Formats: sequence, C-alpha cells, structure tokens
Amino acid sequence: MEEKEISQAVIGRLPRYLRYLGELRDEGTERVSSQELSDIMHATASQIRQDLNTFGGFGQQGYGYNVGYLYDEIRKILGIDREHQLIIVGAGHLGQALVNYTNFERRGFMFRGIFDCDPKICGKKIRGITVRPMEEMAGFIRENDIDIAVLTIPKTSALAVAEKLAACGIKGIWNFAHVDLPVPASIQVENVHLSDSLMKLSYNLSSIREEGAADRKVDGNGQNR
Amino acid sequence: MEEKEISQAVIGRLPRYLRYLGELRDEGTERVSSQELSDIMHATASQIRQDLNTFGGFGQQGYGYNVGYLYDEIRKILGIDREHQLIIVGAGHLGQALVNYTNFERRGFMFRGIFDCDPKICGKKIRGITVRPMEEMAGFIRENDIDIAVLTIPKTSALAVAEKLAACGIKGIWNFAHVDLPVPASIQVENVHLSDSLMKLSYNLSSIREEGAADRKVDGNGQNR
DNA sequence: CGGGCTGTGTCAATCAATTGACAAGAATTT
DNA sequence: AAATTCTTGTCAATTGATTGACACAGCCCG
Repeated sequence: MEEKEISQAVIGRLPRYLRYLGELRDEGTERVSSQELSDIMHATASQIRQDLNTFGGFGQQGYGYNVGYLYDEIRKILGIDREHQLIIVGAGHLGQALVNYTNFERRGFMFRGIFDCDPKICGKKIRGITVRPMEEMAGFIRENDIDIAVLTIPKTSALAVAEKLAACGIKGIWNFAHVDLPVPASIQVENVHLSDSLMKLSYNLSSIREEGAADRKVDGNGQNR
Repeated sequence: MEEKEISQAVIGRLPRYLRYLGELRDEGTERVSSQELSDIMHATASQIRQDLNTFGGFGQQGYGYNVGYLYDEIRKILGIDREHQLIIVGAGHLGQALVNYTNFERRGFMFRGIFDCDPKICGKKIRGITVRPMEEMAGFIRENDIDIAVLTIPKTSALAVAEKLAACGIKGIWNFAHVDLPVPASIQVENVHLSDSLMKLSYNLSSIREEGAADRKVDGNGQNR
C-alpha cells in the first residue's frame, strides 16, 4: 500500500497542520503559503513544504496551498475522512470522561460500547451507552465492526485484556494503561502515558532555562522550548 | 544549572526506564546490565548506556547498574523526588477524572485545588477538594506554592486562562486544551493533545504494515512499529 | 500576452539521534 | 594473584530529521 516508510515525526505533525488549517478555513481564508503557515505555527517553511510533499504536491507555485483542499487531503491521509468504531474498555473515571467528550465523535471516532469487569457498573448508562460485562466484548467487536479499543483499565489487567483484544481481531489500541502492550505487530498501539508526560514536565521545570526570557518559542509540536 | 542542553528525546525515555526499574526493584532484583534491560525493554543496550551516561556514570564495569540506586537517581533527575503542588483548571469530566486518579499523588503530584468558571459547579467537592471560582485562582496559587496548573478547559478559554496563569507566576502548565499556548518561555508547557494522538493511531491503522506479522516489536517509547 | 514576482518542489547541507565497536575497569574464578 | 569474564563509558560511524538554497512553474499586473 505505501511506497516508502513515512516517518512518525511527520505523521505526528499532521494533526497540528490540520488544526491550523481548520482555523484558517473557518475564518474564510482560501489560500495560504508555506511562509504564512510557518509564521502562524512557528515551524520552518521548509519543514512544512517537505512534510506536505511526502504525500504529494498539494500546492501550486506562485499561489501556495488551497486551504480547504489541503485540509481535506490531510484528513484523508490521517484516515479521518471516514468513521471509526470504538469501544472503551474500563468504565472508570477516565473511560467515562472520554465517552463524555463529544469532540472525538465530531471527528468521526464513534464510541459504540463500554465494557467493564465490575458487575456493579454493568448496566449503567453513560451518555446513552450501556456498560457491558467483559464477556460480551469479543462478540460485540465482531458484530459492530469495531476497529479501535480504548484501554482505560489498571495496568494489572491491561495485558490480559490486550491479548483478548488481539485474539478477536481489533486493529488498534489507544492505550491509557501504564504498560507497554506486547501485542502482534499487526495491531497498532498508540500509548497515552499520562504520568510519563507529567514527569517530563517535572524535569523541564527543574532544569530552569535562562533563554533571556524571550517572549516565546514554540516548536513544531507546539512544545515550548 | 545545566552544562549542555539535554535532548527531549532522552528525557522522554527516562520515565520508561523508571517504570521498568521499579518493576525490577519490586521483584527483588538488585543489579541489572544494560544488556538485560535492553532485552526487557526492547531498546538497544547502547542507547540505554548512552542515555544514562548523559547524567553521569551510574553503573560499574563488570557489574552493571544497581537497580535501587539507578531508580532513585532517575527520580532525582526527573525532579519527582519531591512533591509538586498542582491545581486543576476546568472541573469538567476530564478534570474530575484526573483528580480521582490517585496514582499521580503516589508520585508526588498533589492536587491542591480545582477551579471552574461555572458557578453551578463551584462549592462542589471532588475527592475532598472544593471547586472554587476562577477569581480565587491567582491568590490560591501564590498562597499554596502551586507550581503546576492542569488545563482541562475548552480551547476557547484556554488562551485567556494561560495568560492569567502566566501573570501569577505559575511554573508549568499541563495542557489538555487543543491549542498551542503562547506563554513566555520561562513557563514550561507539556501538551496532551488527545485527539492528535487518536489521529496518529488512525493513520497507522490505514497504512497497513505487512512486517511478516513478527510477534512484536516495541520501540524506545513503547510504540509498536 | 509578455515580464516580473511569488512560492512550490526538491536537492544538498547541516544538524541531531541512534547504533556499533572497543578500550579499560571491576568483579569473579581458578 | 593471575587469568578470565563481564560490562561500562565513550568515541566513531551511521542513520535519520531538519534546514537552507534555488530552479522552475504558474500567477498576476500592466
């Protein structure tokens, strides 16, 4: 399907491009040059052109990029031009918070089911979705064409659940459990290790940077430096 | 304070080292070699040695690394050998979920206050912490030596709040709002852009990898490849 | 409809990160 | 106590990512 391996660094920047393009589109801007984008996003124009060119020539010399067209193309590249069917595994606070966050559905990530091993929670409804027992998970995935499972369970049970998910043919796992999941390479895992992120912040706090207190500098991933 | 700039790539791997070292320590292992760690973590031994050596010679030739000692040293490097005082700004689902997640406190990240602009929520208690109106935030930060603010508010209000936080001298922001915060460089921002993370997963789903369905391969950040 | 201008696509150069190789120090064995 | 094994710290080589430079395509103005 793909010609040459595309670096995760580039992929990681696409959602950010999409975000700024969406804003431009919403305010009625029709065209944008890599230089203008670069000014807004605090990235180099060269990087923007290089990144976009990985996927094809979306721009036009002397004109720039058409905002709406580029926006749609990036959506296609990211595979968010169609719906994804998700389930939440683990109906704890975080699982419930994610279900209640409607922005995901606006982007085509549809929560179809919630599963939990605690029988006390099963039957309860969260934003209209019934919490089901774990035993029903495998069947549900197959019947409802679920492609992504969101893991919001403690690390202790994460491995067992991941194996179960792998067995019933899930394609991707959005993993909030604080472990690395040893699943087959055919399953994509995207980790959200919140405490790791917090520790990084902690490190950056302690290692005070002088930097002459320049007003601000945001890197390509929107991180301050 | 620091001698040479240390790359964020290295910092990003420290929490993962810490996690595996913690597990080794808990199961009573006293010493570990970079080779052994490399086998467990699926990273190259060379990278582990290189990373650790950025901060000093923690190991001993012919012996390896002392698990407990290395664990403590990495904690110090990350600045999690002492308590951090946090507030949550935005008492929505996500904010509440984070407050209820006790693992952060176990690592020294103490939630001291919750703030929200909605007067209907103010006064409510979440895990014993009262939700306060935004007006009290600046005073609270100063009085309680808060160093980190957790931003779990919609993107529309995030910029204004970030400015307010900057004005009252916060040191770090853990940003869950889907915007880049233009704060002074003296304030550290760690972004958790959940929808970006989901989009990355979506991309990796669509670009099917053949890879001979090798059992698994986990990269240095615990991502499958 | 031609000339100047703009701005992409792309190649080369630079910079950064990762991996490999090995000398030398410390532990362990004999 | 010498020999052997183990394993770090570090340097060099490689690989990967980012930036800079520019030819040329297409727009826009007169």
